Amino acid sequence: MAQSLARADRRTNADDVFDYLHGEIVSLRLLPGTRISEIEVAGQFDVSRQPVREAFIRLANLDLLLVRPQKATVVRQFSSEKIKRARFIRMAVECEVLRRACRSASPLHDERLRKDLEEQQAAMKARDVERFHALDYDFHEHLCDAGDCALMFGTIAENKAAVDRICVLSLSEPATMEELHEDHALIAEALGRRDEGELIGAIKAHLSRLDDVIAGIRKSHADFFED
Amino acid sequence: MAQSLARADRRTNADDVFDYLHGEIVSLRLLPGTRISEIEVAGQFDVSRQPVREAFIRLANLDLLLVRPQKATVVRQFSSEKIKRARFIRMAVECEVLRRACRSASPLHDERLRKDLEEQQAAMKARDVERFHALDYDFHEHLCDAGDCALMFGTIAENKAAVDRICVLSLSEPATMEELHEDHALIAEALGRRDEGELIGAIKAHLSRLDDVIAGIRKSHADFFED
DNA sequence: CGGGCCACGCTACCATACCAGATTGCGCAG
DNA sequence: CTGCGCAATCTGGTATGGTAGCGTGGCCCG
Repeated sequence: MAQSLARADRRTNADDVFDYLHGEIVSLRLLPGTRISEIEVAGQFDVSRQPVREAFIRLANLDLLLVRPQKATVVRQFSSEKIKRARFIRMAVECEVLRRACRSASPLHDERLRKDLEEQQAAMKARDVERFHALDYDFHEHLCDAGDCALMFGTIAENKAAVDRICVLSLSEPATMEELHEDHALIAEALGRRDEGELIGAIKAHLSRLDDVIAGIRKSHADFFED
Repeated sequence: MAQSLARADRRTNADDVFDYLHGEIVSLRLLPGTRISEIEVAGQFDVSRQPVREAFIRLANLDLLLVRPQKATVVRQFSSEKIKRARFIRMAVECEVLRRACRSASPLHDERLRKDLEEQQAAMKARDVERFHALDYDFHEHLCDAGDCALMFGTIAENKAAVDRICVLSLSEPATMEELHEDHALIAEALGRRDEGELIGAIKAHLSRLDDVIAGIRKSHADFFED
């Protein structure tokens, strides 16, 4: 699930169509349930149906499109199960990473996290949500570094992103930057003391913040869900 | 990553080609590095190149094929990183499932696991490897049930399968049924006592059995790996 | 005899045309 | 007015032909 964008070698028309549609869908500019036709998209890009078709196939494999032969192709709805699975994996993996971090982290890692917190505070004061969001990912990446599990950050980011994108639908502000920063501070602090119990509690609390948000979206946008 | 085989609606030629190639690749009848051409496969199935192309795209999305525009398509090699990630996810998820099982399991679940162990013993005595293999999956599924995490079994099975398939390359017998059965017994026993510490130790030991096997394959079949 | 260049053949990519199933809406009959 | 049925039209699936990039082998030149 890696070579989605920017395939190693050459860049094809199909890649362009794929990237465009992928962006539209994950950003929710194309909403679940929207009908979408090969011919239509082919017209927009001034290419034949074939590359479009290829892009559709790839998107279908990512569960972003649902193509029904002889009927139509629609933007796929959310799946509560899929969301639950993504959150479970993220939680389980990050917990294990942190358990390891308690044993493998060095003062350099602690220092790195401390700097991250400062930067987060700066973005917070500047009300720069975009920046804070990026720093959020950085922080969790550095947690992986501390746990000597750099290669697991991809997994964490993937599942985090899948959940984050749904939360933009939330009516209420998901969680304030202040709350998230506070969570992060607790995590860094517990890790600094190498206190595994506290650390696991802190990360689970952090990841549980979205419980209510997601439940709310599930209700307020029931028509976007397939189950 | 679900609708691979048996897509909901209609069955197309592309589906046939996909299923066939998928089977050949995961069973290692088609070895990593093997060159494979649209025209060639199209000839075998007596269909045009287009459906074959579709199947290729889908297999490429599963990282089973590597299609290089204007060059050639080859069966993709293994990735040590991917294997590590799969094993980490499996370990992290199953540990979390078992931690929950310590709190949520009922005597019925314990009973179910006890029966599983008996069946495993039967298959063991009959030297029925095939059967034992299936029972292995059942056992882990019932662990998920005990942890009230039925929906996570798919994730565990997926990652377990990805690793198992590579292990058939092992020169030495991966692990005897006796060893695995013993592991399972320890897990069920620790769970029966709701002893979280012992339980986690048991499952980690169980999952670590493949460490040496995989390291061996990495060396003996270095040409099958891309990194 | 050896090295570089070129052309041929291979690949996957793309466009066009046609096919079959499914839907929809119009018209006709009751 | 209503309900049934057929046909036009839309969908994605398939076939085929042509194109462009890349590898390779042969040929020519040094």
